[in-house]
Amino acid sequence: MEGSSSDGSRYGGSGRCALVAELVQMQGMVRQLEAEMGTHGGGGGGGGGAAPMAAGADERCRALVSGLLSSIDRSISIARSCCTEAAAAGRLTQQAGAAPESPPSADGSAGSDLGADSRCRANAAGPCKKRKTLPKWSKQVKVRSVQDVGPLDDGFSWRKYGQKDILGAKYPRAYFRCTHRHTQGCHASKQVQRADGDPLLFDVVYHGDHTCAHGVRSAAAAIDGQAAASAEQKHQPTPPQEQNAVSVAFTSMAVVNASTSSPFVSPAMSDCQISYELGGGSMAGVRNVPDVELASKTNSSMGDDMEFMFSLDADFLDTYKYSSYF
DNA sequence: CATATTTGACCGCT
DNA sequence: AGCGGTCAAATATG
Repeated sequence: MEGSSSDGSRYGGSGRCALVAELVQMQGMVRQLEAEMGTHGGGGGGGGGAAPMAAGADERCRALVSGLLSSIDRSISIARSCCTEAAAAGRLTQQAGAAPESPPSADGSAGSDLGADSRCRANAAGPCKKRKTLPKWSKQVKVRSVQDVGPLDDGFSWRKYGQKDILGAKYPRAYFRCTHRHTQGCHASKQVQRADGDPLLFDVVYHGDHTCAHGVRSAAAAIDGQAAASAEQKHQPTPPQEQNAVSVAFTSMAVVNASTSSPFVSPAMSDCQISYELGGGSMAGVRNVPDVELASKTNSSMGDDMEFMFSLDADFLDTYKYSSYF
């Protein structure tokens, strides 16, 4: 209760306006990209020095860019409208971000971090007794996969270190930390829990950021990491092939509240097409599958800052990096 | 044998 | 006291 009110104030107008600014900037960049690619008019002009791209890849790029543009458009209008109703945003966060019938996970995990942070500050005079897990930020992501093989790999390798039955939740919550925690001191962790209402829907809450090199790079290796939240799939291992064939659609709804994010990296999915959308709307055609809904929620000490980082480089068809912080 | 997962116990907080 | 999060021994897997 108290937690939510403090969250609300943190997401005040300024953060949201920053969001609009960021989105506008993003829009400009994508338009620039579009121009570079000569998206319009039979493409003569544009691609000047651009490296020659396979025809198919070029097509996909154009589709992706136009999808991005329309999504950004919608995101901007949503963010703008939210500027005017800052007060209600906090509550909207809960509704839009969390599964309709899974309040416990949303509140519980995110709230505990806030609590830890504030507690430690309150005790600034003395040493903080809380365990040294102080993430910079966290995200809540909903992952939906039509295949009942568990949530999609997010490109990182995770090691499960615990599982808990959560009060009021049908399914247990699984705790993961980065495999490279000890070798590289990467303190990223995540919690995965099936939504009460829909067993195919997972609540994934990320804590901390990856400082390990493996996370993004070794995408192939990350396929192993898909043990994530496979608490119940232990006995039915997923063949990597299936992963490769999977395409995902990202639908980020959190924009309604503040912003959205998720370090989803589609590893080794050279053929897949990822579409994402801010503000929860429709989605572009995806090849195979699943339907991934991302809802990000925050609570961090960086509440006001948020950045979107799109990595669209030469081989972005192979690896989409989509991450943001706030 | 090395690495990952499971699971009961423990810890800190409310 | 109860809860969520983490630890670590036992176990499973390759």
